[in-house]
Amino acid sequence: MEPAIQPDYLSGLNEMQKQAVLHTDGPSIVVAGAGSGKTKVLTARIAHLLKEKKAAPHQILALTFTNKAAAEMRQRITDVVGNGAQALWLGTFHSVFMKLLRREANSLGYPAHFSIYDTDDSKSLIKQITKALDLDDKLYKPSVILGRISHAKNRLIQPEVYAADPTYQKEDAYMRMPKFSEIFLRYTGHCLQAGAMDFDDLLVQTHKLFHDHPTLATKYQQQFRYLLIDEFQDTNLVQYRIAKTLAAHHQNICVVGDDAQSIYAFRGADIHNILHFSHDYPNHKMIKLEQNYRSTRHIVDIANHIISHNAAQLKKKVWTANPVGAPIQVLRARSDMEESQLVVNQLLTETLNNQLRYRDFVILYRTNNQSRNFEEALRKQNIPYQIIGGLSFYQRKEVKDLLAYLRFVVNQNDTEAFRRIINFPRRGIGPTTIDKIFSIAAESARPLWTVLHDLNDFLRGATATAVSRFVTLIDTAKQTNENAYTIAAYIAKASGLLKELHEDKTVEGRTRYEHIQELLNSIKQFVDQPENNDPSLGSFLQEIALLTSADQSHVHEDAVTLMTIHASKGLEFKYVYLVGMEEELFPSAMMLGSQADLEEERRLFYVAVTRAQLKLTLSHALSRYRFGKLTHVQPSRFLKEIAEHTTAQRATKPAQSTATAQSIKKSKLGGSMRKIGRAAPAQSSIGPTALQVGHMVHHLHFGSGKILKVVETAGMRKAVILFHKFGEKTLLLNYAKLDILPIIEKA
DNA sequence: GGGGACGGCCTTTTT
DNA sequence: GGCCGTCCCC
Repeated sequence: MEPAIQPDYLSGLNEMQKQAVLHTDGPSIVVAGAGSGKTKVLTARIAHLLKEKKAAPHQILALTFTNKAAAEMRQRITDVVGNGAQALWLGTFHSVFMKLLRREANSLGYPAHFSIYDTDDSKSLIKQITKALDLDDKLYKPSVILGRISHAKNRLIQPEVYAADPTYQKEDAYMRMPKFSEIFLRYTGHCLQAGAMDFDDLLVQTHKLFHDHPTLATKYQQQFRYLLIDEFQDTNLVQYRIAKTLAAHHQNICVVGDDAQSIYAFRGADIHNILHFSHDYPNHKMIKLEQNYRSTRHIVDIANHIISHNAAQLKKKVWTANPVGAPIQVLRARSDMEESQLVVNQLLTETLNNQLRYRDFVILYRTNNQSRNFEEALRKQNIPYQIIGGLSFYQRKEVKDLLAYLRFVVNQNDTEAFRRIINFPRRGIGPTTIDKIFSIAAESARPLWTVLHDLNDFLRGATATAVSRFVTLIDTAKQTNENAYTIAAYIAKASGLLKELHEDKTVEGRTRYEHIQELLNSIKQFVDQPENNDPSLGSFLQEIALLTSADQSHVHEDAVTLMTIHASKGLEFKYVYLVGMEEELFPSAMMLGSQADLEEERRLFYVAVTRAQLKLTLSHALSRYRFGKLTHVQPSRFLKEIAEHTTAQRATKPAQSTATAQSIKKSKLGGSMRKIGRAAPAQSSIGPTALQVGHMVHHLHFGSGKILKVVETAGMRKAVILFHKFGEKTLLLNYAKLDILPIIEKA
């Protein structure tokens, strides 16, 4: 064709980005600073592989950490290459390997439609085990046990190996959990028997599959010609090993990550994987993406300063050609309640003055429970908002109840599903009976379902009838062989679940009833999808097992977003409010113990700050309700770290404070580079009278422009400004945040 | 076996 | 301040 013309997906890439896209063969590592166009590079790379016919879609494996990131990538690739993108192996680690395991489950002794245990199921199972072992659950807390199991699994330590290792035994004795390895063994055995995998199993079993069945490993090694891994700094050992195995044949593995944004050590992510990679692939090419396209210079600078406090980091210098932008602002409130009001009031003012949409704003916090005050404040002002995180639709009790029925219809070995539904809605089967059923199954080594069919051997009277009805209900559903929707609708009705909720006339009851209807609708939608060639119940359950609340469709077109910092990774917003900047909250009290933990918190701070495109506002309160008690709290050490830096850079001038009626203190931080213009009052960047016709100015949202006219009406000064990118706008000088640019305009 | 009252406990972040 | 588990009585 015409070699001189670049394909579309390459235009608009800088030199380094282009290199990352075009270096397709052999191992490579892309160190991508925040906002450096990482997703753009990944999608361009895949588009390039497809366009150049280096691989068919099903020969490319691309792994991300969230469904959202995967969906966005798939969409962008589709935009370039069309429907071919559908056949890509692209998704989260968990979902991709679930799909693979489903195909190969039989080799591992699992049914193809294995159940997936979520955290609640796992904890409930652990509780059963500690009870059976007659252990005190004050000492053996299910959540702690699960955490340890998960940690061991992610480091590929088998329970048998764990049990035989004196080092681990000592550790457990020290933690006053000498029986931990016994629990671990039983837990794993139980999952296998129940035909269930927990989240970690989706990775661990994949690893085991390739390890135990070299022919299968070879099959996939040959299939996947190109491997891409996003957010590589967040991979744990199992994930790395799987990736390494899959890349063994073709060696075309490209990992993209940023050590400064590693925030998942608590769930086993190992920043050393970056080092392992360099070691395992000595001939790799390293490409650094250091230009930030997302944020103002103030924001990029402050981010760099934050990370410079960490000892452990890869050298890289993130910079930007963007304008300086607004200073970083700090709001101080007397109480947590006041903090939320301050933030929401300022947010509202900013939407109005800068002609912004609500969706341009995000409120970020360290812990989910902080959302509460902000929700109230937003509701009071009638501002639409959406909360990401917290409880997802599929985690609601009533939804999980119906899903448990469906799980049990698919897999009668799923004991956790069974426990959940055997007496809900109440049908007169109490703990005594349930214990009896389980102990008979254990003694006679028969599957649960067989025992339940022989119930007349050990049950009499009303209880026997009740259990028998339950068995018939499941059998009927099982034998219909219908699609997911038909079975679900039958179960919802025949189990009495719908009736139970329908009779509850409280507001909550109505909502729960609606949720069940909503679930049924979504199953119907799933079944009716034209491209769906497996509308079975098992297929539906696996489809939804890995969805999180972040994957829900947005209710509002235009709403303020609230979420944890963790959930915000990979996203960007024009205005970011980072709230609760207090000691023991952020950094979290749990993370003050070690240098490594504290550095992870600081990286979290870095992630939060780098979400902002135009303006970053931090806030903290002096008192906060904790455990229902009012407590005094100290400003976060992170605030001090950046404050010191800014004063050092900004000569002698102390942080300026303006007491207002609400006793707000706003101090300006940031401003590391020589500022264009000069230090300005907190509210608007520059006094309105200083502006004159002919001045070049910079506006946060509209960019640079020239003042054409200054008019005064009703005591308000307005300016007509011709912006380079947005054309003519009339702005109120009292509010508009304008910086005067030097006359010789240069960005 | 079911339902209501009380007390302890908590709080990190998530696929 | 709220959830969950336990205890106690019907």
